[in-house]
Amino acid sequence: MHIVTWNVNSLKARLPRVQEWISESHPDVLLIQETKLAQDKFPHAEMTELGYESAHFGQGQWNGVAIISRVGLDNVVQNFAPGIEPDGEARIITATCGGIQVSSVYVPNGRSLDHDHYQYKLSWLSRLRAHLDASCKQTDDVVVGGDFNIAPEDRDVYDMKAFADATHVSVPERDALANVCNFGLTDTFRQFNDEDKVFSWWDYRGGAFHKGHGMRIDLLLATPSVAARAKGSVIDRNARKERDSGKPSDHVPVILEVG
DNA sequence: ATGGTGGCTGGGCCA
Repeated sequence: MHIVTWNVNSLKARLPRVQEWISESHPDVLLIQETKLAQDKFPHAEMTELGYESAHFGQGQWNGVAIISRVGLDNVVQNFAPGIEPDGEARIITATCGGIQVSSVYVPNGRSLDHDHYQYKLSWLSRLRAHLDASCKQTDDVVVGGDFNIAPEDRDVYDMKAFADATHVSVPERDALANVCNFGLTDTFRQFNDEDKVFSWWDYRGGAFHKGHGMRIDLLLATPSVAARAKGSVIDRNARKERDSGKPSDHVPVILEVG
């Protein structure tokens, strides 16, 4: 089973490329972030045509997360689990697909260390941990995938000097991510890949992709039972290249194969 | 190089 996370940066603008990628790669479960679609604007019919069920948590033209699956899609929960302070934005959706509880998450960017949005980011990650505590056990089959807007280690950014006093690498947010992982989740990409400077996002500006100026901020975290079944994890950097089917997202799909 | 590009829009804001 292939579980994939992909921040598509507007499913409206990206639909032809997403359809093409699905047709070529046939993921079993695709966790989508930044649909930028209102709740009722998700292209369910187009996903059905490709052989997928779909669930969307949308919010006007910003944020928006979705799950599409060809191995079942049940127990859909929008926002954090009941009992957790609900988020005001559409940034997390959870479902059961192929026996695994999967969440598609779009962690707030943070903007800058002194911005209110940074405190929102830390609070959001604290509630993500509470969501896990409330909705599953460490011994369950669970995958949390998405755009975390955090590079877990220094080797996950192109140049630490470029990130002095910046978000995505700061100690408090890395600690907040570690607190989520302390539920019992591991960064599955690192089970299989030890090399430095492998990225899942590159800025649109300044030719960042061609300069290799990126970050690895899109993660697939899994509980031990899923991690034990994992066969590999790859990042499809080809999806960042120009194609006839439209402009690329600034993020690329991250893929986890589970046996 | 305090710029640059892309997506929301319909003038800037956000990433």
